[in-house]
Amino acid sequence: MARKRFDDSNCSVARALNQVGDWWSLLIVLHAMYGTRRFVDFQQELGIAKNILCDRLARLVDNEVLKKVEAGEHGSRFEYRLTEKGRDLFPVVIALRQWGDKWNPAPDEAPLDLRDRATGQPVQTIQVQNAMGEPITVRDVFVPDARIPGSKKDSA
Amino acid sequence: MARKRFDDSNCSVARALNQVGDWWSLLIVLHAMYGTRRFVDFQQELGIAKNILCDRLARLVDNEVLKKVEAGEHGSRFEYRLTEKGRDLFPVVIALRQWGDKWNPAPDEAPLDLRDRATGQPVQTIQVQNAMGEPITVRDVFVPDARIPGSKKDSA
DNA sequence: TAAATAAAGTTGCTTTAAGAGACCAAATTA
DNA sequence: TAATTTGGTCTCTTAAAGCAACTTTATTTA
Repeated sequence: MARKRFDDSNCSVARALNQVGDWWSLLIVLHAMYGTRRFVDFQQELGIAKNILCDRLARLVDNEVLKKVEAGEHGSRFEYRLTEKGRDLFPVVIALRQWGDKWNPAPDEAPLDLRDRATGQPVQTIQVQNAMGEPITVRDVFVPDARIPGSKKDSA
Repeated sequence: MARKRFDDSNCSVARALNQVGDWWSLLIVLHAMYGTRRFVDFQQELGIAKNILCDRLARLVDNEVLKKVEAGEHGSRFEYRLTEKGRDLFPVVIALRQWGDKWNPAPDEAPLDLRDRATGQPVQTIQVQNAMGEPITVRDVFVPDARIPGSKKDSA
């Protein structure tokens, strides 16, 4: 039925999920990061229905994750390009990718080897760090004034 | 229709989204990180229908993101607790939260102030780093052998 | 110049999942 | 023993996903 929306939620995670938290949106952003820009390419790479792709692209453009620009080659053509807001999803995508690689590795295939252009070295494992740059887990954090929406506790 | 599933995808992002990429799963994990453990609490905090919550909890348990443990108080009681795999979603949640705070700030409310227990200081902004610990963006990365599933290019 | 092709949608129909709310069973407490 | 609490299940309605066919505009190709 109708997926609930969280536009007005006071939780920024819920608001973020409202924009890119459905099945396709993040995959579209991912492929845009790979360099995909055209409607037909998204469609073929993702195997997504055209009407759904239309809808998702339009919503991503509405939310300023993508921008639609004319690219006058061949038939009527457009390109969908990441905005700064869209590129800023890079840590989210990388965190998801690393989680997937760690906990659900492909049985046959090695994880994607992402490297930094400047050093030629693999990208580091993404982690949450404290002010001193030390990695921390969910057990290390707390909310000062216990102002957690709908809950009373502070960590797991 | 049926939301497509990606169990067998050779893309680890797709596989990750298959486990936590629907509207509710990540929010459930988020609240579990806040300390929520019981069915009724999830239900009230999230405002989710009970049958959907049942389904999502069962799936998260199947995928070993949560574990269901008996906690014999009151009526028949269980607790849903994060596994290590579930706690490992911390960077994903934090990355999403920070993206939401940056690009869709709540008009009235300050972003959630997450702090590190050890230092009392706020948690750092999460970022992708190269081997030297320098922050990098999506434009700085490439895939050595151009082995990108379904695509030909390497970055946006 | 006409026909064929391609890109980007749109429309209609079918299937599936989400949501609301009623109902239910086991253990607890009063 | 009766009322509650917890954690579900069942049914029904509605909305969204998927498929396939059709449209439109522009661009090649014949």
